[in-house]
Parts: sequence; C-alpha cells; structure tokens
Amino acid sequence: MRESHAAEARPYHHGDLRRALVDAARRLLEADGPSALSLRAVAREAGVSPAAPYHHFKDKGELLDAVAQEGWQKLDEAMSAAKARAEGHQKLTALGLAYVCFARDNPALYRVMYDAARDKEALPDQMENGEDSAYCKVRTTMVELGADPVAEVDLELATVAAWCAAHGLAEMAGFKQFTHLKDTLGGEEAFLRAVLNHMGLFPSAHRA
Amino acid sequence: MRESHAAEARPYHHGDLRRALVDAARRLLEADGPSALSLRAVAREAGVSPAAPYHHFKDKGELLDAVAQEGWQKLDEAMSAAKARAEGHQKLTALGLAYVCFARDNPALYRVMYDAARDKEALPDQMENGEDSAYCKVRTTMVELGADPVAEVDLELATVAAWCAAHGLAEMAGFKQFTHLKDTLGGEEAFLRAVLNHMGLFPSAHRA
DNA sequence: TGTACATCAGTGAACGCGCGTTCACTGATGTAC
DNA sequence: TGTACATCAGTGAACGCGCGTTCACTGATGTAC
Repeated sequence: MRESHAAEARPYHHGDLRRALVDAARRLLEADGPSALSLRAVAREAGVSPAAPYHHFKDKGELLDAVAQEGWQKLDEAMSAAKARAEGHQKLTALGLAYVCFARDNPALYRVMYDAARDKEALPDQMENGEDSAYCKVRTTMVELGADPVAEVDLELATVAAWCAAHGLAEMAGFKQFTHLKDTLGGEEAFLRAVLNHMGLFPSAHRA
Repeated sequence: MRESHAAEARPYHHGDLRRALVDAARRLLEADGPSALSLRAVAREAGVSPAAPYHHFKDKGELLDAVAQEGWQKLDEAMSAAKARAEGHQKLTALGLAYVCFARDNPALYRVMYDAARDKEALPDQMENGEDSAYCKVRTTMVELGADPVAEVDLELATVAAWCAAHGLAEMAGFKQFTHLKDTLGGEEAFLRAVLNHMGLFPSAHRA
C-alpha cells in the first residue's frame, strides 16, 4: 500500500486524468483544507507524476478554476433539489437553507469557489445568465411567489439581498459564539431557519 | 535607497519592533494581498533580519493574530464613529454601511481577520463581551431604537442576522455582476444602502 | 563615578522543505497505406 | 492483416524560489557593588 488509494494498477494512459485530478483535488480539499491544494499534492493524490497535470491544465490556476466551477455546479444541483422538495412559500427559505448547508458540508470547496470568484472580481458567468444557476433560481422563485417581475430593480435588489444573507450566514454559522443560541433554539437547523427568517428575503413590494 | 522605506538609519535596538512589524504587515497586506504576508516579507518590510520577529512573536501565527486583532479594533472604531455621526433610526443602517465600507477599504485586512477567526472557529472574545465591540454595539443600538431587551433570543437573532447581512454584502459588493445595479441606483453607496434596507435589520417585535 | 556582568534584542548564515514549472524522454495509441 | 510513423499522454529528474524556523553570535542596555 505504498501508492495513493486512487492509484492501483493503472495502465500507462489514464483514460480520464482530467476528471481524476479534479476528484483528487476535492478529496484533498475536504481532508486537509484549501491550503493543502498544491498542484503536486493533487498529482500525488491522483497517483501521477507532478508534470502530468500540465497535459490537461495550463497551470495551477486553471485546475483550481475547474474545481471551483464544479463546486458551483454542485451548489446549483443541491439548491434545485431543495426547491423541488419544498412547498409554496417555503421554497425561498428552503433555497437559503440548502445554500448554507452546502457551505457547511463542503467548507473547503466553498472557500475555493469564492477565492476564485474574488480573483476575477466576478461570480461565474453562468450565474448571471444560466437558467439553472442557483442565483437565477432565487430570482425566479421570488417571482413564482408573487413578486412583481416588472419591478426589475426591486426584484434584483431582493435577489442580491437574499444571496448576501445566505453567504453571510454560511460564513458565520460555524463560530462558537452561536452555539448557545443554537441550543436555545433547538439545534443548528432551527438556528439557520430562524436567522434566515429574520432577514427580509422577499422583494419589498411583496412585504408591503 | 537600498533599504525598505521603513528602515532609515536605525539604532541597533529598535524601540518598538513589535509595533513596527504589525504596521509593516498591514502595509504589505494592502499593497500585495494576504498571500504576500510571510514572516520573512514582514521582517524585510520592517527593515530587520528574518529572525528578529521571533523575539516578539512565538511564530508566524501569533503575528497574524496580532494583525487580525488590530483589524477588529479598527473596525470597532470605524463603526463607533459612524454611529455617532448618524441620527436616530438611521444609526443601524449607518453601522451596516460603516462595516461594509471598512471591508471595501481594507479588503486584505478584512480577509486576514476572518481567516484567523475561522482558524479558531470563533470571533474574537472581546466581540462577545466588550462593551465597545462592534458586535455589541449593533445589539445596543437595536435596544436604543426600541427593541425589547427582555426578548433576549429575538434580540440576539436580530443581531446575528444583521451581522451576517453586512458580512455577506461586504463580500459580494465587489463583484462585477452588480455594477449595472449600482449604476441604476446612482452609485455604490446607494446600492449598499438599498441592499441593507432590503434586509430586515430590526428585531421582529419591532417590525410587527 | 566606574567597572563587571547579566540580560535583552538584534544579526546573518544555515537547515530542510514543498512548491510551480520545464525538459528531454518514452510508452501507448491510432491512422495511412 | 501488417507495418511505418505521427501523435498523444505519460515519466522522472532537475531548475530556482521563498518559506518558517533554528542557531551561535554580538552589540546595546541596565543593574549591583
């Protein structure tokens, strides 16, 4: 067992090393945190020489981007599923909860996603336009729940506000300071729901 | 001019190297970002040998902690000032705005602050208890504006929610996706205010 | 006031390390004839 | 169906780098007598 568990008796040509590298990166990430994500470590984890990744990614940054992009996709999926599971006016809170739980369950990946975004000073393109993106789904859900789609600015503001709220909560939820409040409210999920409900997630027209 | 601009003709004993190191760290931070913050770079920037910092900090982590702690202090001060400047029911929004502006103006420091917090899984102790901490000030302000201090859980929830909202907005505000919305609303500050106002910053009793 | 000496706060060289990337290479695969 | 050859996707050794930390040292300061 000298080899990484991902290695085994591999043929010389890997088959889909790109895929394997992204998977290896995610494994490392959740095991040892974002600082463990070096190109060499990823290659090692995938059972391959340190030069091999260069046949699939221009440089380290491109590998990180691929990992981040897959993260955004997984977030989209998690939120889709949560929305489908929830009923009517609960859908919005369900989306928020799914967001926060994704961040809690994939903390290192979540970090890499936003690190990549900050580098580019932009969230991924697909979020702005893609019908299936988590971000657009929030807006769509607001309209479904009765928000006026003609009040564009208001709708956009509400979407941004909801996104900020979820992100802020995601980053705070792990701090020890809030364990007392969690206990008082009856557990973490209750706490998350309570905070989300405290924030105005709906467009203001809907609230008035 | 071979020396760092902080060096000049220094006596052998520095006087207050600890202070100088923290200052150097902050200078590096805002100039080149968090990844530039190595112990060696800080020593270099302070015009001192790489071993010198070890007379003032146990290791690199302790230096970073000192930088972060000073960051929290500066945040406290900025929010105090903003609260003093604002009138009545505007105080809460003013606090939020000051928070977000602090993050915008000291992005790398802000990052280091939360990195340190995440390491410990806790915000700094003083935030929980210190009367002058920014966090406590938010709660106090809510009471001053009419929130019922007896509804402890509700008050605490409202404080957490406001803190999350501000943090979320602080991290989102820089993304290119929102430049259109900023323009529509008449500038960045208008955008920040609009988003903050969209979130329920008051305790629910106050809203009902 | 002067001197011996302990302590403090620096120096600078060295350590081992893991990193990103490049290079010449070679084994495996696919295609043309 | 077999063979020559181009291309693809790996290897492994090497590069230079900056890092955190340690070490024996030394210059400056303060204190006791």
